Amino acid sequence: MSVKSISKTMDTLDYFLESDSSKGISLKEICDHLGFKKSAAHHMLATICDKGYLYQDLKSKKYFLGSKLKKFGEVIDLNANSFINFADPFLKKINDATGEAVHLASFEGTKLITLSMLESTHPVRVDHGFLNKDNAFHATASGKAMLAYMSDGSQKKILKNKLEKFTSFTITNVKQLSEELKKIKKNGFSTDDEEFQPGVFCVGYPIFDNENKPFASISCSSPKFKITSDKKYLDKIKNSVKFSALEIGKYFKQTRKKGDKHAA
Amino acid sequence: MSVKSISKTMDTLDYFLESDSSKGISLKEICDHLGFKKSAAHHMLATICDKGYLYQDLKSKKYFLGSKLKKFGEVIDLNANSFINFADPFLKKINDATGEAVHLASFEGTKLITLSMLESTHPVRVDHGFLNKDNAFHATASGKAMLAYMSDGSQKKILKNKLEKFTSFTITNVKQLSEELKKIKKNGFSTDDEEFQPGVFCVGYPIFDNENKPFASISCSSPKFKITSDKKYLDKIKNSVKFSALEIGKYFKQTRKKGDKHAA
DNA sequence: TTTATAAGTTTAATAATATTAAACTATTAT
DNA sequence: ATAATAGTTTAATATTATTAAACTTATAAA
Repeated sequence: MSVKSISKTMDTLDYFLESDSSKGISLKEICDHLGFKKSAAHHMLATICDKGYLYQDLKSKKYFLGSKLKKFGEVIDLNANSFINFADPFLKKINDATGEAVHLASFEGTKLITLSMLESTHPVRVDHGFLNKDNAFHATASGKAMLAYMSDGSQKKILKNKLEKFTSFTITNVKQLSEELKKIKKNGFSTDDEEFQPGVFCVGYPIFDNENKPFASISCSSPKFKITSDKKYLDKIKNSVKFSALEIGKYFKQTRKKGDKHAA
Repeated sequence: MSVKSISKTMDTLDYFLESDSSKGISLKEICDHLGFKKSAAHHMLATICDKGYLYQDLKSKKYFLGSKLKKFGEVIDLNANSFINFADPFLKKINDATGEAVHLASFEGTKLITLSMLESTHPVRVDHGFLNKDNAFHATASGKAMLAYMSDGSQKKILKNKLEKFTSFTITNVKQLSEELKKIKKNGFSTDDEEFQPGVFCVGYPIFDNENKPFASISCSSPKFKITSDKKYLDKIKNSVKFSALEIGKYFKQTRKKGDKHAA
């Protein structure tokens, strides 16, 4: 079950992120974009403002993001940023060696998230920034690399949502996906053979925490034709990604005591 | 009117800021602290997680701040941080000259907010970090400095809330406050003579934007006894704060075109 | 291993709330 | 000065969130 007014509130806040809210957003614009009745939206916005998450300019009546929201970023950085910073040079290494786009992924609950990325330096690019991969655990190299090593319980929770078909190659069958995950555990790495975006081939390696649970993963994305036309290119990518994944895994041995719980 | 489920949602998110949420917070803890029924709280949390503002660890079931919240900080910094950075050295100047706590304040709607602050370097400190001044427009030097120069409409909106009595010196009468605000406009600066915290005397100067509206203010807080025992000390503070306020005001002439709307 | 305890999840009935339209106010444009 | 547009408030009611209870899962104790 889901609480509608909360859902609408967060859609509203999301809209402040998506659009340029630096000059404020009017009630009307919010209603038009999100399909709200102005009266209900007004009640909602009054409550949000009361809590300081938004505020309304006294003169223009437009709504702005409240500075309170800044604090969340500060707290999250405090909790999780050190991992991203640690990983950064190792991602750069892959990017330097291959010139291809590199992604550092993790998960929050059942959601696949991108922690950081480096864009391809090649003229033929295959990636378009931070794609929303909320439901793409089954269709990405990053997602499958983590999924393969998770407990059955966690796997089940993630896979109980419909497996969306992104391309004609996306695996949408749970049985078939289980076979794929077994193969990944055997090989130690995952691939995404045009399963998320047409023409894009990715290689993924898991990163394990101090309890040997998959905590994150790295993937390297390349145009498919490069992989097929040059047999050695795939090996080059695999070696580079594997090296960095192992190095980043050492982060947990350095900073975390066994048994510590960690935020993604 | 106010939407209860939204209100509860934001109280919950606030709780993640106030407490150490780095190791997650359980449903029970949330219910205990905020007085929620576990069933209702569970529905609420499921919705919040669905939207990515929180997430629930698959194994421990504990809740964590979702990385999506980081984006708000990034967007807000983009919109407003340049002003704070510009002001910073001028606040430092006051802090160096007086050794007292210095606050840069602004407002969001009818809420007084602290943009940044420097702590006293003296052994006798008068300030305790970022106090919540939501309803303290009438009781602080920062608040009154801005209030005095606002339009009647804006003043009225801010003063329609009950004027909370923080100390025996707090002005809680609107008529009396109007007189005080007139005096401030005459003098060019505001004071807070133990009106917010006992024993604390503050001096405030407004900062005007490119439309000559009060956009922010600086205040310098000193122990009251220093002001009474040394007549020249107040002048020293006033001169220092005034100088910086005028300098910071130049920010708008440098960066904003006339008519531009700005976020606080 | 079994039992007990505690925490989390789901359900479905109902009590409570958010929603709605309409009236109203304020602001902006003509 | 008038019209039009946007924002706000209200109060009735239809919808929704809440509740308690049943259920599940996980953890601790016996």
